Amino acid sequence: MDTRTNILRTALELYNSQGVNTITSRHIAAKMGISPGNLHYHFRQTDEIIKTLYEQLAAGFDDLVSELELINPVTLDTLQDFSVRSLELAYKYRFIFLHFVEISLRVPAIRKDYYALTQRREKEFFIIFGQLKAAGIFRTDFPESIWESLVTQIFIMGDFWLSNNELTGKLRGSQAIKHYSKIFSAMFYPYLTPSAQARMAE
Amino acid sequence: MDTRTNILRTALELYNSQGVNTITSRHIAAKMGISPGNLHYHFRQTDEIIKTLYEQLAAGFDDLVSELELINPVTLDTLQDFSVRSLELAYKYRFIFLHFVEISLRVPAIRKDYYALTQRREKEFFIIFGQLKAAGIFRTDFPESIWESLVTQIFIMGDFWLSNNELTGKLRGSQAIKHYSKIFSAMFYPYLTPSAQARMAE
DNA sequence: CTATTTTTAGATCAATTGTTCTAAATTTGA
DNA sequence: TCAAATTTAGAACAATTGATCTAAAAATAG
Repeated sequence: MDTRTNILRTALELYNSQGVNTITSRHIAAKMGISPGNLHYHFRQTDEIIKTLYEQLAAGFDDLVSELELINPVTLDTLQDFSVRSLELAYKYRFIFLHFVEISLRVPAIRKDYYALTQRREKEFFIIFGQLKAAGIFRTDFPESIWESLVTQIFIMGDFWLSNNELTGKLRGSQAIKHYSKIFSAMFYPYLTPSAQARMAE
Repeated sequence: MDTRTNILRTALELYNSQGVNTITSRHIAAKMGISPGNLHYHFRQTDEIIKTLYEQLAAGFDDLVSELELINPVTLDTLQDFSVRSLELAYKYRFIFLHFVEISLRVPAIRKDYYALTQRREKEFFIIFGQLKAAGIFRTDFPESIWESLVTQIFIMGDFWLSNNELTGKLRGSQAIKHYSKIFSAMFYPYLTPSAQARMAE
């Protein structure tokens, strides 16, 4: 009965299935069976809907990272689990990733927020890399620059696996998550020590 | 003096700098100082402009790949060279990559064409991987599934490094190409044999 | 030179957009 | 209960869009 929540739910559904540029506030209102005037009573500007959905996504990620930071020591299994949860969350809000550049142009607040977030995440990744090296899971014989590049790779892969899926396979739901979580695992494989590689092959 | 060519040139410039959704046929005509009617005489539908620019990009890539296939044997240097040329070409037509999902929704012909292209490229990559393994440059002790995942990684990185740059660094021109070609090199580093790694470190 | 074709400018059209406005309906709270 | 606040519907507005149409101008060809 909460109209505001309903607007967000319906908008998410429509944006995910039809894209952020083809869906207007009138479409959302029509799908809900409410008037455009009513929708704009709750969200003066349509972009506020997008911004709110982005904030939900960002909050979800923060929760995942907080959880991860509580676990000590980090193992390959916890990393794998974190990976799958991240993919699931991203899939739920997939329209944001499918139209990331568009949205960041349209809602500058999102661009700013995302930039700050990547800065934070970068540091967190290096801490985790350090833990995994100390645990004998990650190799210690690669130059530092290789690990720096890996962080960028992780960001690009994390932000755009959904776009790749949209352009090629178009796998849905759990199928997509399964497929791309394998690719994420494979991505780390060459960085593992031989013993960790052997354990992963089981 | 060739109006058609001029439209394509101006459209590319505007799409690259302002995005594909904010620029309309009227903007392009205004920037050129011609009438909207004239523009639509040359391109009945605005999407034909986008499609033509995509075809120019695809043709450019085909040329690069053809060149690469003539070189035998493939070394790390030729691969590095191919990588830089690919990045340069992508940068020239960057609006396509920055709005890839949008465009593929808007111009279905592009989606189809891209899908066929990835299928072809996938095979070509496996051939090159084989050559590099035979030459003692790539490792031969990784499971086959790791190489399959690497191909997907290459596609995602190749298609979306520009989006990552847009969202974070916003490096321009040769600076962006330099930065991301390093990341591409680093991406292959863990897949190299120790001797190839040593040679690369120089 | 002149007739024909190509190119161009500019008006125009119908559709859609985000947003605002007004007034009615509904809910809330004392 | 009943006044005030909240929520809603639906009309309305100005701006913009892709595309079409008409007629003039320019280029081309015989």
